[in-house]
Amino acid sequence: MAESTRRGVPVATVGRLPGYLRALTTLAEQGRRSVSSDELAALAGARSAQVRKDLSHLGSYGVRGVGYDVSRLCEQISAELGLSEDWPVIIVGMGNLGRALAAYDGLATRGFRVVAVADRDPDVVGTTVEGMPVVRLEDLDPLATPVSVGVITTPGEQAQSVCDQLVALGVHSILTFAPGVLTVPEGVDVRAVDLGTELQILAFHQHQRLLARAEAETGVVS
Amino acid sequence: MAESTRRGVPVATVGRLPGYLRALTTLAEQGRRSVSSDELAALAGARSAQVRKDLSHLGSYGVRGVGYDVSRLCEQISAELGLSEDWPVIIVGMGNLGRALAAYDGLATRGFRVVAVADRDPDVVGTTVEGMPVVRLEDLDPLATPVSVGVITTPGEQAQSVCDQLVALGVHSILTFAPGVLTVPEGVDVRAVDLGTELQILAFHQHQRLLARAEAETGVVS
DNA sequence: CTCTGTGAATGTGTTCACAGCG
DNA sequence: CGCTGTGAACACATTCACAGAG
Repeated sequence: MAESTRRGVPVATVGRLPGYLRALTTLAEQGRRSVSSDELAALAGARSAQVRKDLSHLGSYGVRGVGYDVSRLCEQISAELGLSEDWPVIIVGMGNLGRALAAYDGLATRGFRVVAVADRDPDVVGTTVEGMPVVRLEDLDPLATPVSVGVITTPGEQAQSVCDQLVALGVHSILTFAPGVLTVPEGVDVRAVDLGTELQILAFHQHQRLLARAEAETGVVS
Repeated sequence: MAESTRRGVPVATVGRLPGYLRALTTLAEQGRRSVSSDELAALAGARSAQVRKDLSHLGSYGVRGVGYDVSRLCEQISAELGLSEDWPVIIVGMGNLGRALAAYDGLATRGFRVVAVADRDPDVVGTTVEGMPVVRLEDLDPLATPVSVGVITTPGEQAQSVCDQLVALGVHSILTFAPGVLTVPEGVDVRAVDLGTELQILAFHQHQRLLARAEAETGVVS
């Protein structure tokens, strides 16, 4: 971790930029011209000081006494996130989760385009999902269909081998929904989303609340 | 943020405990008795010093010169995460994503049980998913079917109203896959997983790599 | 007088490096 | 010896508070 991110945008800030961008897009659709850090903070679930500091990292110009120009800021953030080019995405694993993601319109509207879907089940290969033919990953021609982002929605056991194949295809960004750690060469970026992990974190907090309440009732705490 | 977590377990540590637990479960299945911080770190994608510090927060006893007792540590972590009790989960939104989660066996094996599935589409209500009847959220009787964790897989526009209904049902932990910020009363915990956000973060890093390479080639950097 | 931009202060998380137990 | 547990050092992130632009 602790990547330098070239022109010094902190990773924590990067993690919030998509949220700001979403809020700004909504505002733009409503025809709003400018927005204050306070308002943007409320929309994105952050504090105003944080918004200002985050935006200051991209050297963005707000106007003192007024706020930020909505469309200008949209462009700034999009540029910073690299959303001007649009990224070809492949989804591997055509179970319910893979199909859900293939159909998700939040992708197209945010600079991503699903260009291929793959599975290894012979009964599924050859059918179409969202108008795209399901192929075997082995059969994909990286020259005919270049991909730069891979999404893995297969069961956990297959994840590492799928990952290796994606890397061989030239994918440098991988999003996996399979539990477990993926090993990748230098220069390949992996993000993992795991339902189990998320729920366990929620369970922890709820568990703590229950313990705290029990303690309060038995009068253990001051 | 910056919750105190009662007996001082840092939030960052909590976020890694599920990963350790998964690794330990695998080890236990392989019949392994003990494990070193180095090995556990490798399996969970962390550094050994981090593992040791994290585990020290739960006051766990390792054995110097040997390592940690696998089954003992599993219990410690499970207890800390509150996985001894098992949490009743409701999934709202029976699209592909909701169905995928309802079918996901990673839940049952980790202390969660899906006790109800809901949707608002009259064509879907009354059908069964994974052996459970799909109900309307309004029709759910919280006394007959208590739920403590809610998972929202509806489109974004419905997310806030679903969220409000879940809170009214007594749910204190919510996991949402809808983009956007959910407003909840004090004491309710929300975690959001958004595909778009994750992909945008990946795009940022890949974009940076490309910029860095371009810079290197034009010889701008020292 | 409002709202940005930012140094300075504070808080949190990670890594180092080593004392000390088995 | 090997490996844990942990203070101390460092790195990173958030929040405060205010100077200064419009």
